[in-house]
Amino acid sequence: MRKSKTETAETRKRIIATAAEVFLERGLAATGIADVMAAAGLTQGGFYRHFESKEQLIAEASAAAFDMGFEKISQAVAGLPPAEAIGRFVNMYLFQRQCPGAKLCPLAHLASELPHTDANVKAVVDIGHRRTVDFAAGLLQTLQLDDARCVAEAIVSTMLGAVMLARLALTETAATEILHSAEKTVGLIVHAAADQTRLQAA
Amino acid sequence: MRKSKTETAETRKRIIATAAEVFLERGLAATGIADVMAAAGLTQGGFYRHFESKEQLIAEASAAAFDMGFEKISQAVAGLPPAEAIGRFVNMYLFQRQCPGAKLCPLAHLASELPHTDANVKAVVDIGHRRTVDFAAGLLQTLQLDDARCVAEAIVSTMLGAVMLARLALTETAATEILHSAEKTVGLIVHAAADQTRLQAA
DNA sequence: TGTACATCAGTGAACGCGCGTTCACTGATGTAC
DNA sequence: TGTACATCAGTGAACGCGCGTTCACTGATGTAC
Repeated sequence: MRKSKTETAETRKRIIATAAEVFLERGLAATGIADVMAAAGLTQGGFYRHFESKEQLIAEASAAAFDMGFEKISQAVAGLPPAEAIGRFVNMYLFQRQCPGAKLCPLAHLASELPHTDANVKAVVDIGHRRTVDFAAGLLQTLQLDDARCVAEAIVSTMLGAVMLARLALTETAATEILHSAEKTVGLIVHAAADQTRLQAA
Repeated sequence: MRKSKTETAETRKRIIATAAEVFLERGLAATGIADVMAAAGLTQGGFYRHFESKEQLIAEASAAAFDMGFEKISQAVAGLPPAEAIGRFVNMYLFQRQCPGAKLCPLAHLASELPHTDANVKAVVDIGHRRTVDFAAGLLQTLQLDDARCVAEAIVSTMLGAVMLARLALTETAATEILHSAEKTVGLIVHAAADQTRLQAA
């Protein structure tokens, strides 16, 4: 049953994409190799033709999840004026659960499991986090903001915390309230930071 | 080797306190019953004299961790004027890693493992989260803030996200930067919200 | 208060299950001649 | 281009380990009389 090179490459990609979904949905420890392979329409035995270990798959799946998230956000934000772009970005990130298709950010779904993974996974996640902060900081800088990086970091923290708390909320109402509070407050932060910049310029 | 009732009660408390530490440190899935019992100076066999299951211990340990955290914060904040109290609260929460003794908040350490626990654990965590938001909202209300609850929710999200991201940061420098950005921005939020309240009153 | 018996906290070993990983095997693909 | 052989993707079963849970046992505590 040997497959052609292109088929093999496609299978590998499919496993990674499937893993990204399943890991974000059910968590790292709770998801077995067999689960991922079954979800990809394969049996567990074939896994080690493509990956050396579960940890390696986690690293690659995380990287892929970040990539897909950034692509979605970039597309949604493309062409928008900076102020609106920030709003759209924040809104998308916060309400990623309700978006059709997949989760946007591995950090928001796996954060407290990641300290127990190996160095490769941590490196991938660190890069993803930096990219997210950079993205936000880039948008803020076009608004002529001082402290763009500091504000961007705080906004990412807020969004991450809110998404995690919303996921834990017992009712949909409570979840939505948390997300709306975060969205509103991020708006407040951006305006306040802009005011402060203007103040210091004067 | 039967123990007296008081000894038994003390042992139970000791297991819970130990579990709170170990679970927050190493995570839920990665910590075994045997680990907790050994850390408490016991063998695993005795565990089921005190608890029905690992999940029950997780629930009780989480509740205990919240209680200890609130006690610490309450003590640290007692007698302070509200503005300073908020600052102290935020600072303590953000820099809980560096504090002597224990972690403050189960949410910040276990968040992404909690969706996979049973209903009891989720209920405990939900109560802990509410208490945290209530605490912040209470302080903000003494500042005469409109929207105290909304702002409080966002502040808690920000702190939670920042603590989790700091834990994942690869260097101590990066971790500290994330925490400082969060602290600074929470200050900004409080001031901005206060300004807005004044504005609307005028 | 003293005695006899039931209770039960804690021990150490074992059970059973799940999961990461390995392995023998199959048969289609790739390659060397 | 055709043929013979090596390669290797995927299968299904098995291995081995760790962990939650159970259990027989011990001996000190609690209790009934």
